[in-house]
Amino acid sequence: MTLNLLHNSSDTLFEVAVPTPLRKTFYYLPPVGSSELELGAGSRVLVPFSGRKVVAVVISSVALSEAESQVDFNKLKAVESVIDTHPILSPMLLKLGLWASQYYLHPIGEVLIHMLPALLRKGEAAKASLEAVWMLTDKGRKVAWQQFEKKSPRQAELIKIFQSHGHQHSGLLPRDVSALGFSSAQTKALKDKSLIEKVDRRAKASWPDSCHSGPILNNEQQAAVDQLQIKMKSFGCFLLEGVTGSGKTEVYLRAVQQCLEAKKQVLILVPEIGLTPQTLNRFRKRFDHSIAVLHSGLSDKERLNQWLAAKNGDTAIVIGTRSSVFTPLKKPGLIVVDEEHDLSFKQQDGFRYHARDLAIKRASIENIPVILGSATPSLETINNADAGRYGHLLLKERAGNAKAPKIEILDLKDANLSAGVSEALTAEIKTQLGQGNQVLLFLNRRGYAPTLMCEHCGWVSDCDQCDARMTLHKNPAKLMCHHCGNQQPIPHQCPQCHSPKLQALGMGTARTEEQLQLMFPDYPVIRIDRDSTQKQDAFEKLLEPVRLAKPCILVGTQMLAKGHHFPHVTLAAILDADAGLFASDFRSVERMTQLLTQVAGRSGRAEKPGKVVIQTWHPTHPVFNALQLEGYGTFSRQQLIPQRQMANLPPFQSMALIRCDAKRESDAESFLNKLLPLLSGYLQTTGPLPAPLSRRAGMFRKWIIVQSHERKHLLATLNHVAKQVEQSRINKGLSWGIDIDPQDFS
DNA sequence: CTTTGGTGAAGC
DNA sequence: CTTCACCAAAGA
Repeated sequence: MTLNLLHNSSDTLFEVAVPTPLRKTFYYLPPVGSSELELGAGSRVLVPFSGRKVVAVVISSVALSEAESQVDFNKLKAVESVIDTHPILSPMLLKLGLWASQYYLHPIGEVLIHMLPALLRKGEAAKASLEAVWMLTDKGRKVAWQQFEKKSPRQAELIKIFQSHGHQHSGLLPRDVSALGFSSAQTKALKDKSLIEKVDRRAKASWPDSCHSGPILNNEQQAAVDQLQIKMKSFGCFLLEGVTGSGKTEVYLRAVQQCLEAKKQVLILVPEIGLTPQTLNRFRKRFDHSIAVLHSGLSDKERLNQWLAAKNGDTAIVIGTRSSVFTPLKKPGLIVVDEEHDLSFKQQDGFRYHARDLAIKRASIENIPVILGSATPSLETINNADAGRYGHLLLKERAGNAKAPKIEILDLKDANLSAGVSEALTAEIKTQLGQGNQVLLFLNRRGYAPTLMCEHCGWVSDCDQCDARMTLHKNPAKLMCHHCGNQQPIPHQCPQCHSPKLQALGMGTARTEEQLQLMFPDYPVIRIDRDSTQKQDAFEKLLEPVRLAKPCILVGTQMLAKGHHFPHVTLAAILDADAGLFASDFRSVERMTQLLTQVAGRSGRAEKPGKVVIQTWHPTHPVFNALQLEGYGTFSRQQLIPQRQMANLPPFQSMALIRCDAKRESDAESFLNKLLPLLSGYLQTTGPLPAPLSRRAGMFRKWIIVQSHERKHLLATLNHVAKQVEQSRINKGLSWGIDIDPQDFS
């Protein structure tokens, strides 16, 4: 027995996950002076580690004798202090974390710390802090703001905002009030008049017994709800496959309602840009329950409060993006993954988990149902549903009287383009606008033009950090690389031959907007992309005329294709459908079909019939024909899935990438080559290959594709590889990682 | 004889 | 990844 143990009479050790890239756990003695303390799994502790103190999570307690083979007792240190007296991660979430760590081959400590909100990672106490909001009092709700207009116009203004803004639900944070340009004195004046009061937002937890009733369901919706109803008490995975406009949300709402009536919480996962005020309002209107919305705009403190509220069961509904899958729930009852095919559910760096798959795993651990909803499900999910592994709820009809839009393929050859729009399409736009309708044009390329070129010598605006062109932007006027963020002023003459004849090559959304405005001066042209919607609320402001049903032209990137309903759009056009057609990614056809279907779904929602025009240089490509005749569901089942099977690709094989980035191309290559011998056996390997964008932000990017019929072989081998790399240290000076079930090959 | 920087090993 | 120990080269 060693010195350490003489000082510490306990016969228990704690197995602890420390946030470090090492793929192992560490053992610690109980904190000094509290040897008998029962330290629960899932609690945070502060431990000395590699010369500093870090926040770590207890995984289990083990008898000293059991750990004998694992640790050198001379090196054992004691837990510095205990942060949580009650586990911060429930046994279920801990189980999920352990599973994810093994499945995604990501270090356990980093996985567990990733599951916590930022403040808890830093060791902050798991206590909700007071979060005061200003709310109207009864008096304030009834008072007429006009009566203050003369004497104190600013106060009148503020009252007006309160009255139009929050109803009874959300108050205004002091931060919001000052952001709107009001002083604290003005706020105080209203308070002194007892028109507003400070309320602790946390105190608003509400669980009414009933929900507001919804519309009458059509037969398909009713059938879906009925099918779910009998399965709500235990684990089950359901695919809700419903064409755009078929009323998926209403089915979610019914399932949510059922869950809430059983006094259980609901977790709803949405894509990054899918969390629209529209969707949110539907939930708020239907349920008076407290809803936590976890979006990127929250401060660390707000996020922690929401997290704790969900954990304490004070929040009935949690809506959030990818990372919300880890939100603790006191009484979980249902998980919904909306737009389950969306790429944003897969984390693209570090801990590369897929939130949809973790949601399914979590549901099975918690023994609750999970609903995956989409108009265009991923092939993986379709395959699982068709194989009977998931329940399948199908909505084939559009709700109301809306009819499926007619799809027209337009050959770009000899089409006489202006603003990237063919003559035929221009005529169609004119007709629709003339009839008072709205038009949506989809172009998946933001900026003004994708390239700047010298007419004289052929110089093009290459990015010096990436294997890509720099995009021309006009507002602000810059050359920007969309891959690494590199920015440069626009040259007035060619940097190579000094000719002043520089030409913008190709069309981006900004240029299309500019030229369309010239072609249709009488109608507003509204551009929706990452650049035009950067500011808070910009999106809703831009869309205001669209909601008012005025004839207008919408130009935008995929932001337009997702989540938003445009009931007055009668024509949706894809200006350049070819971009995704011949990409190297084996999922590119699936992706493009999904995108085209989603864009098409924006058109013809209400009573007006919709029309879809697809401009392409390859009108004979089978994708288009299939879309016209069959639609996404049939096309993917009859063509895409069989193709995957024949080509031995996911979902028929498990796939992983071993990635490596390095300053020198040869370093990345030789690192990966060293791994190849470890990958023999049941696996099939391809590479090392350069990634499609082989140089990005100054780094050369290479990978090996690894495939196997048996997932367990893939995981076992890659686990071995990871261990070897860790021990051998051949990874020094370069960054590498394993991506299980890779989604995006770029 | 100290300072600095680079390298390698370990982390409980 | 972070820290630490160690050693060699550079500086005073």
